[in-house]
Amino acid sequence: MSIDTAPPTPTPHARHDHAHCVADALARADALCAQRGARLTTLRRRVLELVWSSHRPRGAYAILEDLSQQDGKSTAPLTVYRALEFLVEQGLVHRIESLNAYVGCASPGASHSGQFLVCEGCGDAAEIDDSSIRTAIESAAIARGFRVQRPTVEVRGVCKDCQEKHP
Amino acid sequence: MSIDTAPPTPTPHARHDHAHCVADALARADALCAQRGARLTTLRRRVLELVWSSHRPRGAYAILEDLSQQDGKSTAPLTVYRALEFLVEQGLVHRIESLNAYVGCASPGASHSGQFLVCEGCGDAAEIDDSSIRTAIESAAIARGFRVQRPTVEVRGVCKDCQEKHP
DNA sequence: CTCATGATGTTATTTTATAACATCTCTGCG
DNA sequence: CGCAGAGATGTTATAAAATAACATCATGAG
Repeated sequence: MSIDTAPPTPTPHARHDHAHCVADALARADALCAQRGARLTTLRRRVLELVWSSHRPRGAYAILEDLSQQDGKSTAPLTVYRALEFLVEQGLVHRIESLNAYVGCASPGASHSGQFLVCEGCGDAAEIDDSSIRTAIESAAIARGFRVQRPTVEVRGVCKDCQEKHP
Repeated sequence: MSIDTAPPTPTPHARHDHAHCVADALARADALCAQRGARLTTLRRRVLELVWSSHRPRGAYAILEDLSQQDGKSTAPLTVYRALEFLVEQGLVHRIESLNAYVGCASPGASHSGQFLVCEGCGDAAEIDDSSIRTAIESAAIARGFRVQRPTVEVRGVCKDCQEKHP
């Protein structure tokens, strides 16, 4: 499966008001950062918006291209990586390890157990926060004397919509 | 956390006969491949052995260096990547997504749900096959109409031995 | 206003992975 | 055996992802 490098159109099968979705995410980010005294600068906010351009995880270099295109001049990779680092630290964005790509966090400020259903069809990464999974991982770890710091769950498969499209 | 690029010494805290561990893995690989008619060539077998040099996931380029050093001449990355691809396909090796590294499979031929406890201390990746985790993921997916193809679970934390060392 | 801290810019480099094509080497079959 | 063809490996080049080191800029506390 390849990472989305296509223009940042919202997910085809997304039957939702994506503009609202993004606006919401940005508003929550503003609120959270204000509350924490974290600096959601113009650049960081722009990168966050670009990450949210769809529900498909986007690679750092795809975001870089968007940024460069918007500005009409080329930007350095570090610029993007630093912004992403900040956003991940603040829990506003998740990194999908198996894709080397980034996706907006569905509920920043909340749990962050980092569970994703990644569709091979449309590329969407649906974030879930399933307590049974969290508990099962914790229990399995405890049974082995392992102290959990950061659980990562990335499930590849096919989402409902894509199954219906290719029956 | 950094990937192991150090010489392939067995894990410090591993209180087991690692030579036996490796010999076992190779023997099982031989048997499995013979049974399947898959060609475990000299190169592939050497790469498998190098992956098994410790229980720490090793990067492709680390393996490449070992290989080059053994032969006294430099080898191309593709050589290693192709061998790894084969080994992963055969389920003899797992790729740890969050580390871009590879580790020997504890029980080839069996389940392969791909669950790992990765220690930040020693770098070891312990493979587990916990049915509660598997079930919980499957249930969560079904509840969302998502068809699971390949679940990936990589839990960062601190293993028992490392906790005892740094109390 | 000033200064210290944190953010961004710039250039270069490292690390990880793949593409395209040539050559070799087994393995089955005549 | 010896040959054909598939699969494995070699070779060269390049793409993709990430970081290092250092300079400059901006912002907010005092």
